[in-house]
Amino acid sequence: MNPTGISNSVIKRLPRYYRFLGELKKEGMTRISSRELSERMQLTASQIRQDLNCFGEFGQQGYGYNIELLQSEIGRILGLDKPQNAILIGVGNLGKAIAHYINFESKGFHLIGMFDAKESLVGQMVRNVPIRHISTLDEFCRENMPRAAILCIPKEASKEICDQLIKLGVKGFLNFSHYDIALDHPGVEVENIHFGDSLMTLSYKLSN
Amino acid sequence: MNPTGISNSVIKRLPRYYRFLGELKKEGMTRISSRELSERMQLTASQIRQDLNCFGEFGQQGYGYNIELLQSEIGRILGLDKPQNAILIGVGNLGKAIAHYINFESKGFHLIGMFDAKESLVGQMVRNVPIRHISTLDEFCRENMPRAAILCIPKEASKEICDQLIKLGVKGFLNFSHYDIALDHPGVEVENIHFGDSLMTLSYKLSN
DNA sequence: ATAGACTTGTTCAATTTTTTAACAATCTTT
DNA sequence: AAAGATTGTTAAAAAATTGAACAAGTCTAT
Repeated sequence: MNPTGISNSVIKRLPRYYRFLGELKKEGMTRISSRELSERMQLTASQIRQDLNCFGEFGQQGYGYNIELLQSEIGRILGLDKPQNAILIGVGNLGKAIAHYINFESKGFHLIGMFDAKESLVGQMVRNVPIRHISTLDEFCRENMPRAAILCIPKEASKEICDQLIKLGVKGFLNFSHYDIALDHPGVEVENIHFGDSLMTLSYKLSN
Repeated sequence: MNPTGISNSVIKRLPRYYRFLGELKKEGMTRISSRELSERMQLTASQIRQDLNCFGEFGQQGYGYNIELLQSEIGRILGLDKPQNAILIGVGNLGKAIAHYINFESKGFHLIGMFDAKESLVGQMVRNVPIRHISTLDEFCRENMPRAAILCIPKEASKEICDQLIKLGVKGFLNFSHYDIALDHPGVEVENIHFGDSLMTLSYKLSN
């Protein structure tokens, strides 16, 4: 259980619901029952109803759920309707790919800046967002108050940048670096994406 | 609990132990107690001892653990000592970055091929691995029998490729696509990395 | 060689989390 | 108005996780 009183497993399922509902909408469907959704998602209908019940009542007896309505409600719960400013630190191979590949807007964020220590990158644009020098980070943050940061930098640089950003008011991190962001900063949220860990886990599963 | 009888949460912690031990080794330390390790990793000493106990006895009373030994044991448990052949599908922005960025060798895999549908990419090398045309996938797999595949392709293409690869004997997927690989193939393991889901989860946490 | 300090492996109990089943209430459809 | 469908909700069951405890063994220092 986390601060909001909703268990983490429920929260982690929300994006998946959101995705599936989006697909159903694309298929032209307008309504769905928890039973049918459960079959498509490989869950139990009970779990779906209980998950949704954490946030309110979105369905109707005898009818099921209106797909469009339910999706937009989940989007609202996830905060997608109120995009938050985010910056990306480290525009190497990975950072650049992330910036190109991810549609931040549809996931609750608005990318307003990118930073790197490499002079040669400064000034380049990725998706209409300019790359700035890392030395201008402080100033930029004080002016623009980004709420989240995507960290695509090596472990060695992470601790310092991280502390700096927290001091500047950043409240959320999408962390691709292998640095374990200390969790002892109250109110700071972290989502880790560790490719290496995932690969090793896969290696384990394939070896046993 | 999964097939091996070890809970998934234990397994997911193993890579992190492995990483921390690597760092301690770098720092020149040779031994550590569960208590000290627990402080560094923000866990309880009890949990560490219990986690390790799933796999054997690696420490000594009154002494603690030999760092180098423990790390190599965990590496062995993860299967890192027996690298498995892997291929990467989809060499766009993301796929290329992954190929550049990740050191597969140190994570239990050996990247032996990359595939894309775009003719203009074919023949290019990334880290000494050539990009091949997707039409040659069947032949290549029958000859080289890759055990794992890294999927960096759009959702639309995923289902077909995925089915094809499973038929060709691929047993593990590192899935970056938004397609939910059906879990009804016995013996096939999947690690999902969904940037979008992580971002939405972060959005939720920042909004509540 | 011995005592005291330390630390593991292991067990057990407690807690928390997750999942499943069930059903009254209520809506839809005909 | 009746039959069928499906939700929201509760309660119970199952599973996973955590933490405390301690005997047994090892180390260190004298």
